[in-house]
Order: sequence, then structure tokens, then C-alpha cells
Amino acid sequence: MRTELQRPRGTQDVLPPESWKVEGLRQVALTVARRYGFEPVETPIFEQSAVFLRVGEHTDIVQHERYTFRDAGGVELTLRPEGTAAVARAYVENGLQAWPKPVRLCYFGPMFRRERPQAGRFRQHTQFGAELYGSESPLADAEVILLALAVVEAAGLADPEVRVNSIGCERCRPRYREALVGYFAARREALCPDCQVRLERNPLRLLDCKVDVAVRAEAPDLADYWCDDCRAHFAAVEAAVASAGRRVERDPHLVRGLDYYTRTVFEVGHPSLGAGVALFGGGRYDGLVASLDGPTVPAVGFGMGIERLLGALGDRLAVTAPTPLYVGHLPGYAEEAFRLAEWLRNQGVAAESDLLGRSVRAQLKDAARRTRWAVLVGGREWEAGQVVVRDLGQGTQAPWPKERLLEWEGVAAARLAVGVPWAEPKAAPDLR
RNA sequence: GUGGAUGUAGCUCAGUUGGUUAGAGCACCAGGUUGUGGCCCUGGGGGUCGGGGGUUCAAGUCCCCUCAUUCACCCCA
Repeated sequence: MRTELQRPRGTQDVLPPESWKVEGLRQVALTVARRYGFEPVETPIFEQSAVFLRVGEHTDIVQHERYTFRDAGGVELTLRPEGTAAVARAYVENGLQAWPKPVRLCYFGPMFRRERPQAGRFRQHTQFGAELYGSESPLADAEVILLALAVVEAAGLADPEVRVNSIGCERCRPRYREALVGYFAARREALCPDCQVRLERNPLRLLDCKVDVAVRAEAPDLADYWCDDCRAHFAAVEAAVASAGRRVERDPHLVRGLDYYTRTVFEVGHPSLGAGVALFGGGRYDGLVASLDGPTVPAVGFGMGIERLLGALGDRLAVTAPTPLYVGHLPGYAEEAFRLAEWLRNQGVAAESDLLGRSVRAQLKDAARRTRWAVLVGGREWEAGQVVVRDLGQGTQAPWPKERLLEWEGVAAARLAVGVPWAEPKAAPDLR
């Protein structure tokens, strides 16, 4: 294999049937999001670098993991490492503050981070995300959390459990940070090397260190420093999520990497992904839009890792590729088969005919690999106004009148199902 | 960015202390059956042994570098 012609490190080629699963998840996500009133938004996969720098100047993601380049005009561009900043930019640029509040947007697409690849982590990955602008109500936080859970559950994951926390607001967080730094600075000698760095650069991160568990156990708790508003907000979020019948648990050590979060942060993990690897994560970011020179607009949102969701689902995702109808031909009838296949497609039926000039034997062998239903064109039956319909699963066949072909069960099965049966709603709990 | 493991055909792998033209199974293509798949039989295509350098009469095998994959840390979806 020529190394310079291999796909870039940390990227993937997604082939059928796996690619159908990604498409299935996209439809699940968008269908469920629509139930919550979220509408899809598309933004470029690259932005001017300033968009991300403005919003995350202290985060690893924009500091060390950016894919940045200059185009021929000298403009510095960055492949988007996350969706929130990009959608917020679009919100400001298109004047969405003039839209009726709240504004609910969602997206599904690739993100780029130059990290060292490992299980569940790629340099290009796909995120489904949702952003809700214009409400500072705890019900907005709850709605977004419920949406994320509903998507995960609709995809087939049972009983996900969210961990939530509040990192306070600009009024209470500085006091907490001070207390935290004081606590850890006094124990600097006992900290792991990573934490000694965190102490300087990102003190909140000290909370979720896996090494210094004993030291952090005694650390000051955010909850003791919340202002009255933050306390009430957090309690209301917890209550609203729980009232919808979802399991929530406060994780006092949960903090998140992007530094635009205010108050609520949350994430959901999964046993198959290992500790600290999130299926989705998000939170409230009331200051983000303003930091992009927009109006002061409160917002909440989340991002969900599609590859991780796929991994957690394993074989449970019941997405199947459409089974086409194979239109085979007897010697001398290739053109008739070609035309019949095209006629069927125009009736909404998925149909394939032989393009390799194969023998009947080879056609059937090929057909059996691809699908379950075949019709054969040619010979006595064709001349008598019939085709031969064959069930490749059963190995049975019979003549069938051409003009009634659409009534055959194999054709019905091959009719392209455009719906998303796997995203049908579950029975709802009683309304109280 | 740090540390470990692994690279032989599309896939899963064999290849003896270094020794001729590098093998198997599955998959793929064709034929056995000029109108019929799955089993079976015959034949075929497909490899610069990840890449480069070195040691040697001789390297898939030993040494060095590099690239990639993978796992963990960091961080995150």
C-alpha cells in the first residue's frame, strides 16, 4: 500500500452496510429533533479561524487540535472542531435574534480535531447537535437534555443516565475557583504531573482527574459556592428532567472542556465506551453569542458523537439496506431486462439488471447475493406476455403476467421505503 | 503531545535455526449446466511481505529509521 495514498490518519471510509446505519441515525436524529421543534441548519465545515479562537482560546480543542490553513487569498480558515461556535456565528450573522424566541436549531455533520486516534476517537468524526437560543429558563436546559436522551433511546440504547452539574455563573464561579486553587495549591506536592499543569491553566479540570482521586475527594464542592440563582436554576433543571421520567444524577466532578459554558453542564457515557468517554455532552452558554459580537442571548445545546453512538449500539441498530428487485434476462433479452428495470424504477421500485453480460447462472448467483427477489425476462414466457418471478430465498418460481408485475410480493418488497420505521415513537407514559 | 502492542493477497492467517519462482482458507471471476443461484469439481486474477536504509553469499525472517493501525494517558463527541 502506498502510504501517501492512504486515507489520512484518524479518518474512516464508511462502506455499506455500515453507511446505511449512519444514514439511519441521521434520520432518527432529525426526526426526533423535529418533534421537539428543532429545525436543521447547515453551516460551512470551515470558518474563519477567529470564530473558534474567540470562543475557545483556552481550550485544547482550538489551541492544539486545529486544522488550519490559508487559502490562496491569504484568509486563515479552520476546519470546524465543534458545532456550537459555528452555529452561534450563523445566528449572529443572519440576525436570528429577530426571529420568534426561542430559536431551535440542529445539525448533523463532520467535525475535525487533530488528536491522537484511539477507541471512539477520530480526527474526523460526525456530530449531531442541537442549540436552543433565547431562553434562560431551566426548562430549556431540560428540553435539550431530553432531546438528546430521546435520540439515543430512539436509536436503540436502553435507559441512558445523564450526569449533570452546574459550574456556576460569572458571579459565583470566581469565588469557587479561588477556593479550589487554594485547596490544591496547598497540596501541590501530592498532585500528579498533569494536575500540576492543570492548576495553572485550567483549575476546574482538577476535579475530574482519575489519578488524584483521594486528593480531589476532599476538594471544595461547587454546590457550596453557587449563588442563589444558580442553585435554583440547577434544582429546576434536575426536577424538570426527572419529571419527564428520566434518570438524572448530579456528578460534582463533571466539568467540561469548552470554556464558554455557564451553569448547566451535562453528559452521558456508556459502559462500552470506557470511563470518561461521552456519547453526548453539552450545557448552557449564555455568554457565547455576545462574545461573537452578537446580542446577549442565553443558549443551551449539546453535541453527540455519531461514531460513538454507533459503537455503543453494536448490532442493535435495526437499519437494513433496501432489497432491490433483480431483473435477470435469458440469452438475447438483455435490453428488455434493462428497459423493464428502468420502468420499475419509475414506479418507485428499486431494481437492478445485469450490466456484465453474464450467463443466466451467473446472474442468479449474483442476484442471490444481493437480494431476495428476481424476475427473469425472455424466452417462451416473455413471448407469451409473461415474466418468471423467483423467490431466491425459497428457491421457488412461477410465470407471472407482465402487466400485473406490480402486484407481485417481491415488487412490493422492493418498493423503496422512504419512511423511517425504526424511529417510530414508543408508547408514552401517562400524562399526569 | 507521552507510553505500549501490531503490520505477509480484499478478509482471517501460515511461513522451521536467515536458504531457490511466498502459501492456505474464505471472498472475487470464468467454466463444468448455450433457460436457472446456494453443495461439489476444475481453472483463473490478485502480493514491490507497510515504506526506506543496513548486515549477509543469501532477508518475509536480523538491526535502524519511518509510515500506518491499535490500546492507554492527555483531552473530548
